Amino acid sequence: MDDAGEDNNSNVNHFQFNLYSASHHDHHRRNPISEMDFFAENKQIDDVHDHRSNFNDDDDNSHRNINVSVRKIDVHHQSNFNDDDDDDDNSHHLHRNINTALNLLTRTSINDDDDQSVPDDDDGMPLDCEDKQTKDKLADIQVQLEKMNSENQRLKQVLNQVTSNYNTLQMHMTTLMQRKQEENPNDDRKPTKEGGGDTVMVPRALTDLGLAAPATVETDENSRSSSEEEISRSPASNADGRDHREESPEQVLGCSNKVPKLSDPKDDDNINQATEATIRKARVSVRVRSEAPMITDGCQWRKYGQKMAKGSPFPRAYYRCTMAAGCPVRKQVQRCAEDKTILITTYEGTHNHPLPPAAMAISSTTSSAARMLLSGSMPSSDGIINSNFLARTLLPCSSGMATISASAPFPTVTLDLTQQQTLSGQNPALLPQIFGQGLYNQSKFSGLQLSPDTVAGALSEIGQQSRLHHQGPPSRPALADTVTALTNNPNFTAALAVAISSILGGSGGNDSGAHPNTAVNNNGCVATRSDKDDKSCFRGN
DNA sequence: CGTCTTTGACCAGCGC
DNA sequence: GCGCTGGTCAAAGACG
Repeated sequence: MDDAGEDNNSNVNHFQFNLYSASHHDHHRRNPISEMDFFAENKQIDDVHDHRSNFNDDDDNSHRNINVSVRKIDVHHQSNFNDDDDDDDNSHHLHRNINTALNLLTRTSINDDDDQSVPDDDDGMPLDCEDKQTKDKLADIQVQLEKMNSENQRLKQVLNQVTSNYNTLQMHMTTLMQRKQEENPNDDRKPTKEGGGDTVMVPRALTDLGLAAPATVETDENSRSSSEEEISRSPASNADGRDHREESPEQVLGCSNKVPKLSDPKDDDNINQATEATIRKARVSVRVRSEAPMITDGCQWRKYGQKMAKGSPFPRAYYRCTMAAGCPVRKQVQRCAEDKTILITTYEGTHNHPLPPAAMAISSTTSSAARMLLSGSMPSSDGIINSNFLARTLLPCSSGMATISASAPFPTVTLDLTQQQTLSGQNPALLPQIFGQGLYNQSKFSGLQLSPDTVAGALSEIGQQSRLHHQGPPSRPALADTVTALTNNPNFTAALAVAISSILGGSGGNDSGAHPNTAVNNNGCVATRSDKDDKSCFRGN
């Protein structure tokens, strides 16, 4: 609750934080359906829960709803006190809130049952007098309830206003950056080799390839089969036994580390290849605080290399997805040079095989980040654009941020989860839970299920932003159409649903069909022989 | 024996 | 052309 005091200006944040903190406990993920358990994590609600149990052991929905409503009142009641009282002692307020909630609950439950609500006359007070007092209390509570409801509406309006202002400012900022870029088109911007330097067209073309998982799989499958044909067609060896380097698998896969050159910009095939290459080379980097050698993402990885990266005392490890033959997904794992407790994992490519739920959580998030990047958030200026909106969309309750960089050879989205982990105090190795909770919290906080409409709303905002970003010709297909197509695609929403359900179901990262040689360490890391990694992978210099 | 990690070597791109 | 760097390969060894 210490963090709640960081923003004393927003009572709304108290509500958000309660939901936020309540969701970061493992034993609640084990019972995803029980909303009561979810709320019970909150200290205030523990008392309510226990109190309720005394009246009725039934866990029926009616009582649950009662408790939920009481909780909401409780929260806003707190806000009300904060408004009226200069004293900033939140714990004191909370205590008062607990009492109020209990009274409400008790009264509600008892009234629902029978007339036994009137306590026995143990202290010798006249029954009429007691009745009168009870009625007075009830009236007071009702008045307070009305006040709280009005306060609730007011806070909602404030929240909407703040959100609207934020979005307006952000769009304004992007517009200004766009203008600045147009005024200095040669400033810090090398034209890319895809032709003309209009990198916007590449992500535009990307969106035309389809954003849903099956389409992506198909794309990768095609590329994989073609690449395998290329590899099989190549001679087995040459003089030095490394003939495949004549046409390296990376090049065949379109996974060359560098943006492919186009000898003839008019060549559609080359353009398509470049587009596909850009798709695959779009990277999502995740920063997580973890002592583990590798974060748990539900996939199986095989280490194929390790290098000392320039400027870092820690080696960079290269992993390849081994869940399916020919899966083009690779990742790099490296510790942050500035803070060795931060583990930087960079994903590249799209899986060409079904993913376990735990892996789906990350994959859907990272791929969404990459697609958002490539489909419209490509910065118009070189350097890094801070896209808090992206972070808010992907990880709504994350206090971290997403950065988008196009200065690197490949566009990269960086999701910084270190701050979120600090807030949640969660096991940092369990990245799927972090991702899932982001989605989970969004659905809770918004009071909506994570429906396609919800996603569409969020992504449409991205679409508006990206249009402001690029302000392309009118003939350019609107990104909103793409967003609509995306959100209408059942596969996309299904992926999100799977990601959420995997988290709520507590599947964790160990259900990925462990390979016989796969070791699962205490952190749930699915890295093969991760115990060895502990000694060797990050031994530094 | 199969699978994986380790690690030195190779290759390509880039800057000077 | 040379050196640097990032990325990858593959032989050798380790492990169960």
